[in-house]
Amino acid sequence: MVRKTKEEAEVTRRHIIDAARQVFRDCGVRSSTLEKVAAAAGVTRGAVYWHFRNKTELFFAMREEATLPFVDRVVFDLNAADPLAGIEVALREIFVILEDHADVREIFEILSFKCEYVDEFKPMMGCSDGQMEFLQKLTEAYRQAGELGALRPGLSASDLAHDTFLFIGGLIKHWLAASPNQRFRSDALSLIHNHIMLRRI
Amino acid sequence: MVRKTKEEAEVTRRHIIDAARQVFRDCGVRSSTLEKVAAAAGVTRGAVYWHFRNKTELFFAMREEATLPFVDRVVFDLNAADPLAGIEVALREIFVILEDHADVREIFEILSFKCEYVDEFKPMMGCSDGQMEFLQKLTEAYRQAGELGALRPGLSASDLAHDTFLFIGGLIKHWLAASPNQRFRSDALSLIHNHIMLRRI
DNA sequence: GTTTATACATTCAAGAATGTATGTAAAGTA
DNA sequence: TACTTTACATACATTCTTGAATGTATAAAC
Repeated sequence: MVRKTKEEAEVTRRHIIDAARQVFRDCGVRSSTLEKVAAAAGVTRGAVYWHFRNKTELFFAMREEATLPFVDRVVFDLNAADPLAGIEVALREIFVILEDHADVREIFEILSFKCEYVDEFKPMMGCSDGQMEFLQKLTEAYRQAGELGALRPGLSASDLAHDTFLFIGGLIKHWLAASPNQRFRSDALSLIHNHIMLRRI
Repeated sequence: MVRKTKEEAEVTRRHIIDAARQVFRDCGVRSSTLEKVAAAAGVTRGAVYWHFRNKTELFFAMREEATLPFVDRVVFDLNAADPLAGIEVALREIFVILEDHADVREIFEILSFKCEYVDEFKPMMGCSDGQMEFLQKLTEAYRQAGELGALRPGLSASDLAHDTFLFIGGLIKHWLAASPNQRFRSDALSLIHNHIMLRRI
């Protein structure tokens, strides 16, 4: 066969990852075979085994790409005139990203519904570092809002952040499960708005 | 072999379901083999195939048992003096049940983390009838609370119910993922309390 | 320009896992 | 009591799936 250049090999690698995402979503991670992935990528299993040691390594390579857009785009503007609006914007941004990036959305769908968290995947059941960081930033944002007197009194920043964290987790799950223009999918932004409204003075 | 009576056969059937629950939780549904289930139940695959047509049917038989305790025990007292307290009690009850009934907890764990929602399992991704019913009862309870003037103004009963529904969904997930005496597991009741407090006048 | 490492494709061996078919002994039943 | 059905166990054939081994043509390195 025609041996590829480094650049072409990198393209092949990405094709395999993209194919894996599609196959994982259609078949579930465990039920996906490297044969199916290879076929979807237009290569043979040999190519897959060349780029990845096994399915697990391929899975984690695929997962890598899901977290990237969020760290840049889901940010809390601590200096905003209306800090709660800043939080609302950040929360909305999550779903804008999911709407925009089909690949990220598919990875989230796989992680939520197409993966059995056993053996080497078991540690991923709990909160990821990224999630904990999100919770922490959320807490800080609420603290700031509280200092600016924007919060209705009674609850601590940590309490509010945890409540929002769980709300968002639930919303992401139902948003992913719903088809487009179905209940939770189309109502996400107003649900977020209501959620924040509860916190206003 | 010694042929069993009808009653003994029913016991065998339950053993198989219990074994399936254990194996599903340890291995994931797709990775579980009927051989493992049979071994865990102390029978052969022949017995499993006698009682269930295949793994899917066994899975649904197992799942049947998860919903039962909730319909009886998670109830909203619409006539309570403090209707929000009534809602809080109902929400707490969910986690009391999960704490009490290891089998129910394990089934939830399987449904949340050990199952790939593809093919015949795909329809289960969305909200179950039970969940929709819960959301509906929750809405009704908030409406009642609103009519009694117990709610802080600004949001409709439906808005509040959806917010609570997503919160509870997120909490269940994190509660299940956490080991006992870990963050979300031990804080569940106070998280619920805070959540309800946000709604008070 | 020769050598070597790369980027795959192809082939092979071995082990699951499944569904079915068959065997069997006792429980029901007429 | 003779027959039938039940409740399994056992055996078998078939179908994936995997990992590794091997082949190979070419890009890259020297």
